[in-house]
Amino acid sequence: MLEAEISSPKRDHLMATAWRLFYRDGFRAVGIDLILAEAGVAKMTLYNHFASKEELIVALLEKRDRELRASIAATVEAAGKSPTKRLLAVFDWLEAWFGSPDFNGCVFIRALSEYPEATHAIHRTAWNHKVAVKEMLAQLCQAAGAKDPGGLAVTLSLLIDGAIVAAHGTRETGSARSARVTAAVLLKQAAA
Amino acid sequence: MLEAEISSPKRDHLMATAWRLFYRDGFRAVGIDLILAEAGVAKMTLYNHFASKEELIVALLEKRDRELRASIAATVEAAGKSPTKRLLAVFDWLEAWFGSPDFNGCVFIRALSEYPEATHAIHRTAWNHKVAVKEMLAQLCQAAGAKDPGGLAVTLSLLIDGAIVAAHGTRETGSARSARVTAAVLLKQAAA
DNA sequence: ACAGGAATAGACAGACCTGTCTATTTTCTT
DNA sequence: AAGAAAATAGACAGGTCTGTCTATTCCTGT
Repeated sequence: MLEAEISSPKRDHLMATAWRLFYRDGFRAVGIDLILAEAGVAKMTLYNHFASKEELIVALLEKRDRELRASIAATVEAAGKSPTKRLLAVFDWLEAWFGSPDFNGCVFIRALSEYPEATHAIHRTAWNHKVAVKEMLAQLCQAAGAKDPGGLAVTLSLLIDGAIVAAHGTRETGSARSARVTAAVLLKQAAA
Repeated sequence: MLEAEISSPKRDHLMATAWRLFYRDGFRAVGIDLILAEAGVAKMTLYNHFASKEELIVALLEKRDRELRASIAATVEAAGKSPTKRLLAVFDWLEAWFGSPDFNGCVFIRALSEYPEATHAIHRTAWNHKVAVKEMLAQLCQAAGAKDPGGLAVTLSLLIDGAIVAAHGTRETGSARSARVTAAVLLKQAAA
């Protein structure tokens, strides 16, 4: 079989269960056996779809990256045509996320934390997501007429990641609003 | 023995070794046995000083909290009398930290990540540090004449934590400078 | 010198970890 | 309906994990 990325019901179910447990408790805290028991799937099924636990984690991060960026993009689209509103919609999206009942921090920041080594595949995959989001922001900044869209996107990324950490620490959504207010100020200034 | 917090050479050495390994590889990734082997200390010595691995980690975080805040405070004092310079000195401190050879992210963010549950002692201890730093910032903001020092301190905290995450992802110091520039802008605006 | 506390080595328990293997059964495709 | 592919249960290897226990030795203060 040449599988690898081919979607299958078992594979999807396994990934959904693994995602839930990893996100709730952490990557190292959750063992393969628990995932298999919760998913009701045999061990060899997992190892036929993924070479290792590490590969499973990388696949989950890549999937989550796609979903998260699609979700942000949809929110931006729903915000209408005003470039300013579109950019600030990202922070509304953030606030809604923080308020969702099973919010438990950012899985990518947590992956960077659990696999702190720069060269580790999981670490690099997690950081790739942050770079991709920053590039989305840069496009929105450019559309909003920022003089230095790349630089502004970096700063907005700092606000966003800081807000995520704060929301994970406090379990409150306030940090998203703080970040939003600051983003609005910076955007106005950057466009002037 | 009523030990608990009493400093002793063995205890200090154990903590230093544990700190180095935990910070390098992560809390769950490093076992007690490795710490003991590297420290050249018997297992019962550890368990005479700490009730559990978890207590050891909490003690390490509390120690690191004290040291880090003292280090920031020293940098602020060395920055002179200008309230603006004192506040911005925090970001210079950040840049120097990111550039140090064994920088490996923020141990508190990493602790929040590895122990994501809100009620966990390690999670709470880690967040306590972030609150304490925010309060330091609030004092500096107040001294700098900010109208809403608490609110500004929250925003600066977001920038700082975002910058730490970015530095961990990139291994570069640029995020500290980005944060510093933004902090200066916000401070000027908040004092007006 | 000697008593008492501190540290030692090392075994031990009991559980958990990832990954492999086999032999069997189920499921899908044609 | 038959052959191929996928999934199954369960054992297995070889580690690792935290924490406990014991019996011995070291060190320090008086």
